Amino acid sequence: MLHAEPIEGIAIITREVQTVPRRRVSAEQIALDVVTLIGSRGFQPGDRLREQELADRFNVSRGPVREALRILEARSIVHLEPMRGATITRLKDDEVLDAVAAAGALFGLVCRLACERRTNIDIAKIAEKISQLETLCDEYSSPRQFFTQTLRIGRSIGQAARSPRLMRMVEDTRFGAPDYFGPLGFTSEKLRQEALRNWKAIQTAITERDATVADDLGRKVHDNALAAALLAVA
Amino acid sequence: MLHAEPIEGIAIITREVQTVPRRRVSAEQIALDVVTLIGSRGFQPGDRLREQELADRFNVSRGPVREALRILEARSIVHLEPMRGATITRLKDDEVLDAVAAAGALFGLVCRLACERRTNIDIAKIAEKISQLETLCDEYSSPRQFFTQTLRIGRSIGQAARSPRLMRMVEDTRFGAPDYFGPLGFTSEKLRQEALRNWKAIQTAITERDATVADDLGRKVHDNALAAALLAVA
DNA sequence: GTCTACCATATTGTTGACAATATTGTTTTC
DNA sequence: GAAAACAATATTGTCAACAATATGGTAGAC
Repeated sequence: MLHAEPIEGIAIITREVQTVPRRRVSAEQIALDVVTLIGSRGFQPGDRLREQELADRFNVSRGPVREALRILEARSIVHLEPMRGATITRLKDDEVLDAVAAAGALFGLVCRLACERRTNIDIAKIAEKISQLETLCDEYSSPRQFFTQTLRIGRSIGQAARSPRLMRMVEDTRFGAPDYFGPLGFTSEKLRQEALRNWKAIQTAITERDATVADDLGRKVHDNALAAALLAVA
Repeated sequence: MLHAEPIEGIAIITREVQTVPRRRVSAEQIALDVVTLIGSRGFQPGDRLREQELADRFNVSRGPVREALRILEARSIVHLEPMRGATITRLKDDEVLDAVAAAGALFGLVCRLACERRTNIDIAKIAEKISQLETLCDEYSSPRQFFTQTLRIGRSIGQAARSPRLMRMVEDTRFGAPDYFGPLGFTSEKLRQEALRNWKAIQTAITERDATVADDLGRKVHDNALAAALLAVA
């Protein structure tokens, strides 16, 4: 199992956007904070998470902490065993492959739906994000910035697909395999150029409403990111 | 939104099978019971679930109930709003379409993986289940039995794919749109015959390790079931 | 009659205490 | 010295009470 760069830019989408933003319930805030800590390597996969420990750290009682752990379990971020507590999920390599494949299959579907449901405004937003990606391609750009920008593009396409539920599934699935979805697959200019080409192709397919091609390409960006990440650590 | 037959045969997979079965924690039992109640129409989509009410019904305190609601929220069975409680999810029609498409995309992937990872034993198990399906095809068989058997076939294929995580995603996603995954799509002998043909084709594809065909067919059984269900209520 | 402000009630959010179970260390036995 | 039985500790599961917030109804102003 690989462990490389801290995650960033992947947020837990707990519920739809409210017109009037409500006070965030502490369980969700705690879940978010734990994720952030994992991202910044404050917690490692395999670590045991003790309820009282978390409760002390976040200055709440164990109740909200237990709810937070349920939230994280649902996203496969932690693993709960009855009477034995929570550990941060450590996926086996083949489970990671499956997670990437699943994310790809779902994102392919998102791209397909985006073809049918996009408006011109959606196209403009996607195009804008991709042109920003272009400026992050050269040899002096950071893999991290590039990666973050690809996440933004993905979300724009998700918006065009008008299916926040599906997009949440994609992000949840990605989260199961963070190390393969970090900047690891974009460490060389060549890799970034190839990724850029793929994203541009997706943009074209969505613009032309070519659902089949968009579906294939949506899967391909995931496969490529995985392959590149695997090479990077080989 | 449609509401037809009670659900059956769809279980919540909360965790892997333990070698030594542990006492089930009450939160999970409660979640299971609520699902059963929804299935038997004791609760309807849109219904409000009050914590104290559930606590009284199941003879526990509100703590475990709250955890159960988090479990159900994670599977999109209930919808939680801060300070406003839980309601049983009522999907809009287009959300149902997306859920079906997502389940199809994921099950296509499961079929693809099954092609690569299957053993002869897996093939035998799948074949056995499909031959049982064949006996449920004639005009005197119940749509319900037929439907239940298709679920069993799906699980056999899931086993062959060696990815319980993925299979859980498929079942969770299906759960989001129960009314379209009930026996509604198998109400005529003609529909059952067509479904049987598809499952047989999947069996052949997996036997011959033809991943592309298996993927397509895995998606197709979902699309067909949806189309048939839509016609049934039109 | 309708709207608004207010109050009573209902419901969710949080807490600390206690019970049940698991884990760890120690002692005992061979 | 190794293994098993036991005791001490740590950790999770559950509960009941309290606090914070939302809901629904009533009274009063216009």
